[in-house]
Amino acid sequence: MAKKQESATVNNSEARGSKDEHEFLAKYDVNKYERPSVTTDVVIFTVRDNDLKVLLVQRRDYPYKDMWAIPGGFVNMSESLEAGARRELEEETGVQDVYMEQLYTFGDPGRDPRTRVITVAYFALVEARQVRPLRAGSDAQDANWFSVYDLPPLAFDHAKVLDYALTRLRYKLEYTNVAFQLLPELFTLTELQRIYEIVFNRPLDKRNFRKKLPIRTLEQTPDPDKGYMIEETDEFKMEGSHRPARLHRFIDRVDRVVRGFI
Amino acid sequence: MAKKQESATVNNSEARGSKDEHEFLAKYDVNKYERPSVTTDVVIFTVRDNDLKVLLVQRRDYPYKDMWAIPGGFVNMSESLEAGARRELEEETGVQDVYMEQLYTFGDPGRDPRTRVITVAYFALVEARQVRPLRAGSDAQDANWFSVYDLPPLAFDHAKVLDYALTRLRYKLEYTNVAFQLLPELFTLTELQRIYEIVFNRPLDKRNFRKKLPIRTLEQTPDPDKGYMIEETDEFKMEGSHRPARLHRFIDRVDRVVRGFI
DNA sequence: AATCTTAGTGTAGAATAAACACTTATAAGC
DNA sequence: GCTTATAAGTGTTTATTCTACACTAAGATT
Repeated sequence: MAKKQESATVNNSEARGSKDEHEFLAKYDVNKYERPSVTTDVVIFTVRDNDLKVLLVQRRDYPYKDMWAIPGGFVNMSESLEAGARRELEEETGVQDVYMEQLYTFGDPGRDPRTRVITVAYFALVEARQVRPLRAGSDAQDANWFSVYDLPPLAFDHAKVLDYALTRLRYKLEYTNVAFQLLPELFTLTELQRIYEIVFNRPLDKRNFRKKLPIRTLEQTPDPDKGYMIEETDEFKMEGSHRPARLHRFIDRVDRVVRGFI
Repeated sequence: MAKKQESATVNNSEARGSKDEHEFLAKYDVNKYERPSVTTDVVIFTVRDNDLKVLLVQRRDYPYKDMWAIPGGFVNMSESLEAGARRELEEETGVQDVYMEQLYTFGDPGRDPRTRVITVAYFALVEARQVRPLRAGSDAQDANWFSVYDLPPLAFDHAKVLDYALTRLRYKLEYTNVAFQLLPELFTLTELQRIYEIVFNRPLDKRNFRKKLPIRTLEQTPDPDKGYMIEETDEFKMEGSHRPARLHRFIDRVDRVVRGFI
């Protein structure tokens, strides 16, 4: 199939650029069809204070004035959908290079009373410590983190969007290693387990949890990549009056699919 | 969370309808932002002649005139995205009530040379026998089924869309029972297995395959729903010079998630 | 030295997955 | 009507994975 795609590309550039085509495109009327507005919204998750939080903004204007909403905005004509979503994300949190993926596109007529609005929703995972203090944006009078388990009433169909995002997040955590997006570079295994417990909202067995993690230990003769995803470091977290916990690191900070990771 | 959503709905209707809001909406300028075009495309799969096929249309006009493309069209302002996709699907195939789900939204600038086009892609599964003979639509000079393993060069970024759809289809088959969408009401277990083999493009073990299927047999005392998904019928397919195969039926033709179905 | 707290570790039994070959029922050919 | 050809149908053994479960270790505080 990869081969087919290549040949398609070659063929495309042959087909385009002909005289006929130029004439056709010159005549093409971009206003032939009435167009909906397109926005990107970003469901931004973080884990903080032993809780799964989502970033919401309080609307300054109608419709749904004063209500809380998922941050988002109109797509610029020249930027990709993902770039638009990243722009929103950075405006709100100040962080760059975070994990983001497209979630779903919501486009029912009537979901915005002003006009037909189609919203391409994304979800993002940010590490709590990287986020700068929140400030209100141009269209928001306030911005704040809310526990996903204790949400205010939301504007538009955003309760549905958030529900969808939470389902997807759990799903992703189950079979990929995106959890590391929610942790600093060095972390203890207990901290990693807490991420899973908070997101899934249920306790996990410590021994079973650790057994599933593909950890490269320090002594171990480094088996020619036996699928390790986490490596021990020689550092420890000395904190609290108890045995120190060894710090670990994700080997490559690239999200990878791992079947039945947890 | 469900509870929160309800309260959100109640609160919304309170917040809306105020005098302030009506004034605001009256002033709202729907042309404030330049808007992209939005289309829905539908990747329509079927299994026929021992092969996984996808429906493509040959473009009548520029851009990409004469090339093959995934069927689709502009979204009407008053219809939902899914309704638009279903309309396209029905125009092409004549079938209704088929399985369809949103796939992904493609919106890179430049993917259509005419203007910014954002495409919400869907994928659909149709039973081969229900599809009427294909006919070209208004913007297509031809329509045809192609093996996904032997595709022509495709217009726009449709090779990418199709690739994405195929990945999703395989994924769905693995952990849901959507396969029945590709079969008639009554089917043999070998036919069901063939669907999986064709989509995954690899042979499966007959005995292991059958063991995983939650089948309610005829004699069996009907265990108060032990998760049966398929039931035996007392009919057989008498065809070919060999032992007849028992016909089966999906118990409820509703798509359901079944972890590790195959 | 005793106490408190979290870190860290193994095993046995159950469930699931994978590999593998022969018998059965019909139609066709003789 | 006997033989042959073809796909249908069916169990067991082994390896792997999942689950439940409890004690020792290391440091801080008193």
